[in-house]
Amino acid sequence: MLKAKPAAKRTLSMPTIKDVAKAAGCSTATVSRALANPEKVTEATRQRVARAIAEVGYAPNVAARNLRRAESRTIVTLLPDISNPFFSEIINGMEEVAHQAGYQVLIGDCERDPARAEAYFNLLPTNQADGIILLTSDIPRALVSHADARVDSPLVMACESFSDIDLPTVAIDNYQATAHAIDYLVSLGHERIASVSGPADNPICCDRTLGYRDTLAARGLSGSARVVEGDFGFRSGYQQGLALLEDTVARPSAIFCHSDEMAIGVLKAARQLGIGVPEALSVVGFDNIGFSEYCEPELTTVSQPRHEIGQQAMRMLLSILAGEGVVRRQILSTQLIVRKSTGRPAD
Amino acid sequence: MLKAKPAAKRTLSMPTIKDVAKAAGCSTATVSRALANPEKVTEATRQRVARAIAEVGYAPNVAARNLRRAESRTIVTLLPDISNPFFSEIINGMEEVAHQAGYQVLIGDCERDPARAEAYFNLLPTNQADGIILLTSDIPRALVSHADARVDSPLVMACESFSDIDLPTVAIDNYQATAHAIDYLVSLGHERIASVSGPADNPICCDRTLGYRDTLAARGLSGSARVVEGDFGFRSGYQQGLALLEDTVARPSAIFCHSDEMAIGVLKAARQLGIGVPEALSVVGFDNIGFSEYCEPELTTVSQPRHEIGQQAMRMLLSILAGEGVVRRQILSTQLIVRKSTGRPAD
DNA sequence: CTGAAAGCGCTTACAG
DNA sequence: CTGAAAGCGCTTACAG
Repeated sequence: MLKAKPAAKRTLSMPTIKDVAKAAGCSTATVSRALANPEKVTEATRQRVARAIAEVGYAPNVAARNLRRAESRTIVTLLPDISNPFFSEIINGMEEVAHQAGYQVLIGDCERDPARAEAYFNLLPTNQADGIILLTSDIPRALVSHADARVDSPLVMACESFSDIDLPTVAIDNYQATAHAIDYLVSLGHERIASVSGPADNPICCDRTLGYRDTLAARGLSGSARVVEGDFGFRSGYQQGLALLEDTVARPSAIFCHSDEMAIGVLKAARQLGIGVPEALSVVGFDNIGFSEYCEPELTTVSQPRHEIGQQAMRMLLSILAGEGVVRRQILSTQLIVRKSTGRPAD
Repeated sequence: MLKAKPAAKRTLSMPTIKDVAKAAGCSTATVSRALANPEKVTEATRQRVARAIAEVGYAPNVAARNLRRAESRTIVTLLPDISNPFFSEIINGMEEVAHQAGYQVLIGDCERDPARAEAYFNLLPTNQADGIILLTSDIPRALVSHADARVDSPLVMACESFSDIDLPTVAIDNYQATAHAIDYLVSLGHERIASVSGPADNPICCDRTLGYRDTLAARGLSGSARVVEGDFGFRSGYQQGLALLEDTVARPSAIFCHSDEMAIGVLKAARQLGIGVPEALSVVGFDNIGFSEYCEPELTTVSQPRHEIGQQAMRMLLSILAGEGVVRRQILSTQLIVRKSTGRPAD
């Protein structure tokens, strides 16, 4: 019976572990060990194998290795929208750690489509991915429910969280970060501070809104609290900004936004209405994206340690995969970056 | 001899094709065929297999399939910098086409590091990737030289190109697009038009600079041509903008930039120097990224059909992989989007 | 149309 | 320390 050969590939067939074994005068088992567990092999053998590998130009076939080891060395990160520059630095941090450990990261853009999220989750049971880092909570809960019960679920959340599912998480303290920003505005003299939040059902937005309300309350400013809802994008910030600023009877003197993009949208709305920033309106963003330094005026914003968030989330996931114990909750610190979009209110 | 079992995985062991075969009362070969070549199997068998699959909850093990078929169903796209929002829409286009054809796309952020690019290219011979789409030419040429000789190299360029290596390409006509933008500025009455280019050794920048120079020459404005070099980022646009605008003896009345980010940097420089846009300075960007509508003033820019570029590049690559003939060069059209950053020069 | 069997390229428990 | 051999889960040429 003839060998069932796969369709001819365009790559000339690569040398396999057999070729190396032949060239080194040993078995494939020894080659494999020399590669994976060098300490189990004599120095002399190791060197012969190394020479043979160089000689034949061998590179392991990863599909075969993965099949045998039942792992993929691939981590998927799920995010809501790849075009949001907020995520790129996080991804860089993740890739840095992953590559160093011999893992790849596959970026899964969910685009609020449950089917997409599900497709990416399906990579797990089919051994196409070893773990998932969630940068969004906007996925069907069925995908993650019960995951918290299994200590070794290869799932980590970064930035976001679920209200009722306790996954290992790397994040910032959204409540405190917001409280700090609002305190800053109050200390400047603002008494009418509105907020443009992200989706109201998003847990991090809930935390921020709570921090906002509590801080106003603590300062005796509850009565002026006003929260409108956006979707983190430019346009929604612009639209909600217009709505807020066209209200001439109770126009806010400061607006706190859950994203820089929305803050920049608010800036545009203010410009359009002839409201000067920061003289007549203070605006605070969230995330410190690159553009926040280049808009007019430069944006005061809450900066998250994005690179570090990515690194830590990946480290946490790799620890879980290695079966190591793990601190299930890491809170990294934020920083309020004061630029030109905030100032004392006009009298 | 005992079976050499891979380390216990955290996923309960998934049903395999054997389980389906048993449940359907047929051989694994038949199950495989029912999945891959349903027409080779009777309707009745197909239905029994379908039922069995549902019953046992089977999903094919992709690593095994890939090993056997000697393919990965993974396409890598190499880009210079994932944080540049210009690429996200292109990636969306690529993913759309890829997913539909059962392929994944792996995003390879090269960050100007030759080792990174090489690592991603190494996925090809090791069957971890079936093809590569290059969104950057900033990689070691050794990786792609000779690729043009092999008609079936699984390599496609998008947006960029190499001066001396003729790879299948999807791009825009950078020369024409630039000529059109410069013509527009000239028609407005500008006679001193400077340009902030991307890296001077980048072929697309060369094309744009040529389009810029030729157009000025055709309008008898050669003498005022002035090109400074940036790196596509905000900061370089800001710095070169300052340099250009601080030259009080020959200050340009218009600046054409090879990216929106640089144009936004120029806007900031102008603001800082108290130069009004568009009254005293017109600015044109390139790419039409999301921010370009939200900066002050809104940016006139050259829009590329990014989604379509991504789609076409992926289609081209998949055609090559399928061994189909392919149009090796596709030029998509651009559009000059006139917003608020351009106007007639002051007298 | 269907099945038995080989084989993709690795890894590893066992025996020596 | 090293080798022979089984096996990961598929696919496919061959025979019937």
